[in-house]
Amino acid sequence: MARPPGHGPGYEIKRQEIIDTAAMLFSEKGYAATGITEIGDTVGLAKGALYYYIKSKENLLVEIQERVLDPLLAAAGKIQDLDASPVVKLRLLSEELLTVIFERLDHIWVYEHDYRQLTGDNLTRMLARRQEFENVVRSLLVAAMDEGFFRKTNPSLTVLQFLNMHNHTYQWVRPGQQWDAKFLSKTYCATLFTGFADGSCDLEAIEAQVATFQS
Amino acid sequence: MARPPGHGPGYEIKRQEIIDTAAMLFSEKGYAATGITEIGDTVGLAKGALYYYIKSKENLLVEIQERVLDPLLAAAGKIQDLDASPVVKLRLLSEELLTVIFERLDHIWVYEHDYRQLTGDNLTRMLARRQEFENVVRSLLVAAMDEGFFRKTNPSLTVLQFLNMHNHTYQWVRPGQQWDAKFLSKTYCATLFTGFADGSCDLEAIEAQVATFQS
DNA sequence: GTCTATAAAAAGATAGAC
DNA sequence: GTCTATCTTTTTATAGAC
Repeated sequence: MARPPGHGPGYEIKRQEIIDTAAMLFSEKGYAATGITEIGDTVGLAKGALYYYIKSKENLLVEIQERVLDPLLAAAGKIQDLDASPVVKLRLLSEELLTVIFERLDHIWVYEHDYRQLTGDNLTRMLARRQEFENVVRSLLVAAMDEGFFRKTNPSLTVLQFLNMHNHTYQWVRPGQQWDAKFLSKTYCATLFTGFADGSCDLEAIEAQVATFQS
Repeated sequence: MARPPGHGPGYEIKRQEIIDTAAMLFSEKGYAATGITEIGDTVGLAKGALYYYIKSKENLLVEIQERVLDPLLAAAGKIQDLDASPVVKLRLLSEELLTVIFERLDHIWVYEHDYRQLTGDNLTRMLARRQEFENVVRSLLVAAMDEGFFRKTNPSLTVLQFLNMHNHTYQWVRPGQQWDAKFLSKTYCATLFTGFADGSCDLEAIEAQVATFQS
């Protein structure tokens, strides 16, 4: 992030453009199958010039992961601090997650497929941040059980069902067609909340409260 | 499958062993990031000997995809022909899908991540077979709506929810620990069927019928 | 800031000795 | 049936001219 001293203001702009390009190519062909030369060609730079902007190929992968995790964890933190019921928070978190998936679909492909190619500290740090996000989901699901919205079931398995449903969306979704993040979130949560519910679940009341936080 | 004439009976056995090894390595490091030399080293053969058994690296990928799709489509065909309600069939198909995921976890990693690296006809054929499986799921979900088990909703989105829930399981499941395919299938279907249901959904009655087909 | 040239290693695949 | 040697291409990354 911090740009090395001695570079002009255009440096960081071009750097971000290179990461954009890398994310696009990695998502299409996979990280390992994409060459540095190909990134250079696409962005219009020879290899030598490219390395003026990037540290290494792996570093590009790190930055792509951060572009996914940064907004996700920021949103999770804000939602946790709201004065709302856990089901409303889950519905808001669901929509944020799907929004990130819609807005950075190519990044998500790389995020889901190539994170295991990170090495050493890069891998460790990234896995810890992923866990952080999962912990937020878990705490909200447990709160929903404690407050009687959901049946008491194994929290781990409930987290995984919630995440399965959302995190596989990147495989087939086409932003701009048919459905948007809000609609998918409403649909997923309707299915999940009813399935998790203890008796019945007033979906309309949840949506009404969600709207007050989004206006 | 058909072994070239002029080879002994050990030929096919070793060939299958090589595919096993490739699936393991591809699942750990990714298809593109795994070298032919590495496969040879792991299986105990030099490159020259390895190519005595395989046609090309891509061909290994094709065979791994087939090892997933063959049992999946065979099971789907059998289940479709059963004399049972669509929800029972869905529950049986769910368990078969999860069974394949449990039994061939390394294959599933490759199946989910690296299928896009297939080229030409290999890619076309494989995508068609995937579609075939999805069509079976869709027809069962539509039948469940028509017969009043589920609310009438967009069939495409219902298929995708069903598949999201199941197909993301490979990311975190550890066979032999905690849960097995049957338990996960019961849990997923309980959530999904209740969420999809038109009014209420007699989960116990479904499980009782499922048991009659599995004894 | 961008280029060409080059290094140094590794890739997939083949030929031919044994 | 397995090996070594080789071919050809490509890889990530650097050096140094402009």
